[in-house]
Amino acid sequence: MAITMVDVARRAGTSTAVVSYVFNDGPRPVAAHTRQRVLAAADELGYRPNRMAAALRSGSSGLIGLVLPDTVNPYFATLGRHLETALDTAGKLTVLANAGYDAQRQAAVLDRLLASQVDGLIIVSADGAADPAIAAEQAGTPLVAVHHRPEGSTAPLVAADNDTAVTSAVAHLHDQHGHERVDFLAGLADDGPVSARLAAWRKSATGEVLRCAYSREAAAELTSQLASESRLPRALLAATDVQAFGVLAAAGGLGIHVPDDLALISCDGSAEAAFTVPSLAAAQQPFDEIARRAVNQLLGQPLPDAPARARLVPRRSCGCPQPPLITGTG
Amino acid sequence: MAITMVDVARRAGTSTAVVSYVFNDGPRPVAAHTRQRVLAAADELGYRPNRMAAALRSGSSGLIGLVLPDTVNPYFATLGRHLETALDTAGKLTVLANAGYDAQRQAAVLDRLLASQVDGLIIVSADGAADPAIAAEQAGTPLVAVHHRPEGSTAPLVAADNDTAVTSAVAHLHDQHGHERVDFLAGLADDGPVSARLAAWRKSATGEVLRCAYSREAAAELTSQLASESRLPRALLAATDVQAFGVLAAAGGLGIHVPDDLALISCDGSAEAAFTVPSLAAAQQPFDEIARRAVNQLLGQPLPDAPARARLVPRRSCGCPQPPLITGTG
DNA sequence: CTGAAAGCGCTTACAG
DNA sequence: CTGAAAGCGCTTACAG
Repeated sequence: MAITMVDVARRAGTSTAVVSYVFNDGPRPVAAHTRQRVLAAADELGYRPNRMAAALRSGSSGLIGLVLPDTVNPYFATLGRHLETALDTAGKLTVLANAGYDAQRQAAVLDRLLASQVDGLIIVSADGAADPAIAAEQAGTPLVAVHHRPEGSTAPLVAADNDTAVTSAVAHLHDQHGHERVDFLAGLADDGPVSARLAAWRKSATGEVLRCAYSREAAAELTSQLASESRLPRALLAATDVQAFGVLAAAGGLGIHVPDDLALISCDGSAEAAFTVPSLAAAQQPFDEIARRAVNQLLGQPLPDAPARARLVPRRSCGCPQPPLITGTG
Repeated sequence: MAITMVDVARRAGTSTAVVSYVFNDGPRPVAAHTRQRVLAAADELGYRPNRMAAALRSGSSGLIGLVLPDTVNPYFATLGRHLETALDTAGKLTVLANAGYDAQRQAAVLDRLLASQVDGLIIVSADGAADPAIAAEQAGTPLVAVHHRPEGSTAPLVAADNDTAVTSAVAHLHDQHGHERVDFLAGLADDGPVSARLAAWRKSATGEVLRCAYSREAAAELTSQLASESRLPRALLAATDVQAFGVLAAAGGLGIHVPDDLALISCDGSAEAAFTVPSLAAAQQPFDEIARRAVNQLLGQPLPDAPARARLVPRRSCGCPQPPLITGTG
């Protein structure tokens, strides 16, 4: 029913091979006038090549699977957005699936993605999930892990810059604002990226480890509780933006003054950090570079020499003056 | 190179037709013991059906294209997340593309999606873009617009509940907090959903129309400017969450007290509204229901009787007491 | 520079 | 209940 190559070939008075050569710019040359005829015929007929038929024959679908825990989380949303842009630039379409931090869902989703013949897989893996590299390898599909890979996974990992993020934040709180002690707000368990952040913090700071789930709710609740026990830190490094947002929300509601009572920096740095009240200082991850590296790695293209570094963006929450709001944060 | 049906059929001592019947549960019945043999063979071989080969033959790829302006925007992120979930439930995979509010990009992306044989298209169209329904119809692919369709488009639209959102917010500010006058923060131009919100506001409130782009930056800048001219509204209804976030950020920086100096409600209601400082009252859109309706509409399934309504969630910014932070907002 | 034909991995009438 | 075979729309050796 749809217009196919055969229709175009017939109308152009040529073969389907030539039509293919024209639409793919190769692999054989086509005479200029033949090309014109083909293009004209295709245009008149409203021909649209069927990428999936091509995929069946050529082995490349142009589809990349992107598995994220939850795209509503601003960190993953930002990462996902940059990844999608990088894939688009590479001529790939992004098949997005939310795995919801759930090992089973993640496995199911990987299966469906593989069945759909994706050319590659980019995944921020849930913790405790089966190694996604295994399913991918069995299917012969390249895979790269971003931000996090499960314990023991052999997947190539494009990590966030956890070290610089933590080190620069601790140094800033110490050097600029005189905090001798900087506590660290980690997750309930030590998964990959946060344990890297925690390790970096242990090396560079003195203080206590606080723990709560990676959500605004959990961090708000923890903050309220600490406040009620008068055990609030004077300076706190939050492992993630959502936790920092929760701390700020609770502080705002309780009349805790940030930064005077509690100085705060996050290790993610999504764009929203610039617009909290007070604005949230953050070691901003190089999302753009992470995305580009992941895509290059996946497609077997050369990586830029050195990974980009996280960049500390001081704002009101650490004790610095409020920067102008119109600067944005990309 | 990959394991195919032929391999499975051979090992099970049967035909590829039967293997297909087994994996698709039809359309012909298969004897129980034959099914066992096929399943065993497939398992031993590590067979994974090729969905795209099936698509070529059957005409259904299992892929749905989702075109959004920008998934970093919390409103579209939330919408996208619910849409992806609804599609997943329907057994469809989501091919996500950010069109970046750009007509050209949107057209290009639609083209690539159509070439990839998506079974359907869900789009929050950029304004001023070519009617996406035209390309879709030409390709014989069903399309539904969500939240917004360009002027003159014939695409079926699943809209947000703009009326209730505005009406309930205005009524709340008036009845509960005594505001006779409620200004409205619209976009720079009157596009679909916001013009619907604006129209509802005109019918239910008295006040001034303020305008700025749909971004935190723009709203923060506008707020600063109004403050410097002492022209700040006493009560404001923001068309979108991002604008409301910008207003709150500017107010926080300038020491403008929300809600005492300026009461604020937004018409979107993404989850982050619960965690701003002060928390943002919002007419919360029924994201879940919008997503379900869009997917049902797309797949030709019956729609629930009546669309769900937006629900006003009072919080600190309108003048109500701060609700507990641990309730969440789904 | 161009064409005839095989084949990618499935599904689906059709015949038995 | 099962099998042989055509065909979905492409790409790609191969031959000319």
